[in-house]
Amino acid sequence: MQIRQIAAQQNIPDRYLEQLLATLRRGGIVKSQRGSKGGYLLAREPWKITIFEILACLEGLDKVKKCEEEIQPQTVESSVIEEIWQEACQAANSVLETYTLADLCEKRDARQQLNIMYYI
Amino acid sequence: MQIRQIAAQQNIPDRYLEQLLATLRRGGIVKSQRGSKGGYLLAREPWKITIFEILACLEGLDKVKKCEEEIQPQTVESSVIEEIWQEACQAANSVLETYTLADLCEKRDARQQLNIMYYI
DNA sequence: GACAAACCCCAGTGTAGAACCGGAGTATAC
DNA sequence: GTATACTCCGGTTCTACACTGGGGTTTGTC
Repeated sequence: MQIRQIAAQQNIPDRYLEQLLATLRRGGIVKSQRGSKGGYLLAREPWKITIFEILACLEGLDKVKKCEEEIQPQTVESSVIEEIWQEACQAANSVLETYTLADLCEKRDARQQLNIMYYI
Repeated sequence: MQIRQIAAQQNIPDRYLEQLLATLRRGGIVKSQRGSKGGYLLAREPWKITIFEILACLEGLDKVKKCEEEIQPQTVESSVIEEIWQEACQAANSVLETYTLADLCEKRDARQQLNIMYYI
């Protein structure tokens, strides 16, 4: 797929999409083919890429690490809250880890079928 | 408790804490006593206030609703992602709903005991 | 009643991150 | 060799959050 196609289909400015895809490429999620007739393709099979992985790649991944490396000038209270917060994040991430790109496509197709049904 | 005491103990600017507490008051989580010798107190027993409730109050609560009331000019793909995102949020919120203020105090006391142990 | 100590309301400032251009360069198919 | 893609880098909004400031109102105490 080429940036322009994706941008047009998803209503995303192509210059912006370009940056996102560059990040995903550096994160080893997609591969790129330069030159004419170039474009992007997944670096792995769609059922081996989780949503969590994509999100972690795009948002930096330091979300989790940053909290731990603090020299804790914090109060006892805030560290307790931090702990629970981490637990909540972990719960959300677990959900995102259970879904792969293949799952997303499956859901999308099912929904599109449904939309067609309504038109009949 | 008075704003100044809390602000001093938790290293939060008191003018800012004031706003947060005002929000919590409007959300029915704390009550306030005006005038000299006034201050804030919990509106309910600490074991009846969940962390989720506090967070929902402070961050507007529309986090969840806003997504649903969109007239969906969105693509099919984004609605699928939205669904999974909601599921992840729900998982995190479930965790936050299991903890009450009383639980937090308990954890804090346990941790403080531990810190004292280290000093000996 | 005067005063101080607290809460109350509202309007601004600063900053960090996300979203979003723009231009110059590089690789590749034809 | 040229057109068409990706690549790198810098700058520009825009928004939410954290924070500051200047007024007010309520209440206890003298």
